[in-house]
Amino acid sequence: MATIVDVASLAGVSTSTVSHVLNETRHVEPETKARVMSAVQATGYRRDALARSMRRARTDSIGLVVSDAGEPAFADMVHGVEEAAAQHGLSLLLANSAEDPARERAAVEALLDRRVDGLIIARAAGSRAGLLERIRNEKKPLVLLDRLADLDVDQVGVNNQSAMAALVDHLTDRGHERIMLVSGDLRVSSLRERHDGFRTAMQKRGLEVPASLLCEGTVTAAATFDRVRPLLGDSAAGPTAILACSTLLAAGALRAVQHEGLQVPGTMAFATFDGFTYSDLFQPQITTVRQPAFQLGESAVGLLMRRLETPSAPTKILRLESEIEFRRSTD
Amino acid sequence: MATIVDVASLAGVSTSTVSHVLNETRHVEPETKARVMSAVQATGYRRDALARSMRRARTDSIGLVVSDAGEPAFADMVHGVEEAAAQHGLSLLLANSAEDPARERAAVEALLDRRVDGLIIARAAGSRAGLLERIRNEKKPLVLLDRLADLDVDQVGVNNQSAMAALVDHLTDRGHERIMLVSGDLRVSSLRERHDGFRTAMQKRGLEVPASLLCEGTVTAAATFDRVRPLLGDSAAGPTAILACSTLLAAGALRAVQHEGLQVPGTMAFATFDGFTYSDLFQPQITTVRQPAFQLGESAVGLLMRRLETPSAPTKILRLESEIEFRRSTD
DNA sequence: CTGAAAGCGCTTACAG
DNA sequence: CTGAAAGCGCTTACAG
Repeated sequence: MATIVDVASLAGVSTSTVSHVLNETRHVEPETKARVMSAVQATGYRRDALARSMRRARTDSIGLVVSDAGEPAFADMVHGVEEAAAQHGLSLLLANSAEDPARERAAVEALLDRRVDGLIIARAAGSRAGLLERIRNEKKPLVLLDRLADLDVDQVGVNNQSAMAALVDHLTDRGHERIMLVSGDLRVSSLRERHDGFRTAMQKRGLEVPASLLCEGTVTAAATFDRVRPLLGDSAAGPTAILACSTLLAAGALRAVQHEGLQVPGTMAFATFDGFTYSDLFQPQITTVRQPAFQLGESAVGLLMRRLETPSAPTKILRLESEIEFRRSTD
Repeated sequence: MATIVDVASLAGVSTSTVSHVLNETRHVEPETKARVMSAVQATGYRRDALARSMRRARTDSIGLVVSDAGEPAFADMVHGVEEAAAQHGLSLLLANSAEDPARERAAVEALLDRRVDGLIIARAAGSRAGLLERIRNEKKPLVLLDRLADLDVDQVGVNNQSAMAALVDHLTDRGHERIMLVSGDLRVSSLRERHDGFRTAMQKRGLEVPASLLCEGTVTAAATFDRVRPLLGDSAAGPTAILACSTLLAAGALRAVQHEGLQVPGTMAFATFDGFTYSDLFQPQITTVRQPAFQLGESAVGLLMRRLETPSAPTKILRLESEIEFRRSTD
C-alpha cells in the first residue's frame, strides 16, 4: 500500500505539502497541487485513517451500545444512528450488551480504547451507575438513547407518560376499568415510566389498580405467558383489557389470551407499545403505540454532534412523541 | 490519559517491559510484572488501540456493509455478526448501503481506510463488480453474505433452490397450478435464485408459468401492491396462490389481496420468504420460509476468521437450509 | 509558498 | 531477564 511518503517523492514535494493538499489546510500552488493529485492517482494512495486519527486525536467514529439487538425497535434505532452517522461522515462501531451489564461494560471499554469521538448508549437493564461515571471521567461525549436516567447528560427518548395516558383514556372511555398492565423489567427506565404513567393515569380516572393486575418482572415471552395465563380466567376480578409495554411482552400475553380461548376484541381488549410490523395486515388488528425509533437514533447522533461542536453547551434532554395507531383490538 | 510511558516510569521499567507484560509476549520476572501491574492500576492506564493497531498492522475489527438495514432479516444478520464478532474479541464497524452502489462504494472505502481486518458484505442490488475487484486488490479478506456471486470468494447464503422446490411441491400437492411469483429485483442474487428455483420446480411438475404470473422488479411494498392488484380479478387465468420472495413483497401483495376482498386461505393461498415476526399469533397464519438469518451472520464471521488464520485456505461457500413453517394460508 | 522534523502511543527486532 | 531505539503513517508547529 502506498503511503504519503510514496506520493511525496513521486510528486517531488514534502509530505507536509501532500498532507496540506489532501486536507486543504493551507494554500498550495495550483501547479504543485496538480502534481500531488496525479501522484495520488498514480499510486492509488489512500490516507491511513488510523495514523491520521492518532495525530489528530479524533477518529471520526462513534460507538453505539444497544441493550437488545434482537428487538425490532432497537434495530430501527441502530438504523437511524447509522444513517445520521454516515451523513456526518462518521463511522459507526456497534455493540450489543444483550441486557448484560458485564458485556455492556466490556463494550464501552473496547469503544473507549478505540478512541471513538463519542458514545451513544441504550443501557442494559441492570446497568451500573459507575459506567456513566467512567465515561464522564474520560470526558467522552455521551448520549443516552431510549433508556434515560436522572442525570446531567444529553439524552433522547420518547414521552412515555403522554402515550400511556392516551391509551388509558382510550380504554376507560370504552368502559374498561380492570386493565392489566404487563410491564416487564422495571429497572428499564422506559418500562418504569410506562408503569408509572399507567398508575398515574388510572388514578386520575379514579380507578383502583389491584396488584393482581400489575404483571411485572418477566423478561421473556415464555415467562410472560406463564405469568399472564392464570390471571385471565376470573370473569369477576380478571382483566377486560391488557396493555403490554413491549413487543416481547405483547407476544407472551397475546399467546396467553389465545391459549385461554379469549377473543380480541370482544372478550378481551388489547394494546401494546412497540408492537408488530405490518400489523394493519393481520388479525387481530392491535392498537399500538409506535415509537419513532429511527428518529430516536437520528436525534441521538444530532445531540452528539452538537456536543462535539460545543462541549460546553447546556445539557439537552429530548422527548419525542409516539404515534398511537388505534385499531380494532380496543373497540 | 495515561500512556505506556507513564506506566513505565512509575514502575521504573522500560516501555518494552510494560508492553510485554500487557501482551504476555515474553517472560518477565514476577516481581517486575507486579510492579507494572500496580502502575497500570495506579494510573488507570488503558492501551490505545489506535497506536497498537498501527504497529501491528491489525485492528481487531471487521466491517459489515448491509444492503438494507430496514429489513428484519438483515437486522438479524447484523445481530449474528455482532454476536460472533464480540465472541472473537473483534469490534464491528457497521454501514448500510441502502441498495445504493455509490453509498456501498463509499462505505467500503471508509472501512478500508480504517484498516479493518476483513469485510463482510451483503451487496446492494446494483452493486458494481469492480467493488469486489478493489477489495481483492487490497488483499483484504472478504465474505459475501446472503447475496452471493459466482466468484472465487468465501460466501454464505441460504439454499433458495431447495426451499422454493419444497414450497412449490406443497402448493401443487394441494392442487394449485396457477401460482403467482412476486420476486422483486432480480439483480439481487437471492431473489434471482428464488425466481429461477420457482421456474425449475414448476417445470419439474410439468406446469406452465405464463408471464402474467411472474411479477418482477418492484422494490417497494406500494409498487408491489400496484403491480399485483390488477392481476387478481380474473378467476379463469388469475392465480390461486401467491408466493412472495421477501417480507416487503409479501406486505405489498397481501395488501392487494385484502384490497380485492379475497380470503386467505380459501380464495387465495399465500406463502412468503422471510415473512413477519410472531406470525403464529396472527391471522391469516402464513406459510413462511424462515431464513436462519442470525446464523448466516455468525457463519460469515466464522468464514472470515478462518480466512484470517489461513489466508491460503480454499474458498468456501456455505449454503444454510431454511426452515419452512407450514401454516393455514396454504391449506 | 514550501520543507525538515518532531511527535501521536504503541510494538518489536536487536543487543547485552 | 530487560532496555534503548527504530518505526508504523500521518499532522502540524516552526522556520525560512
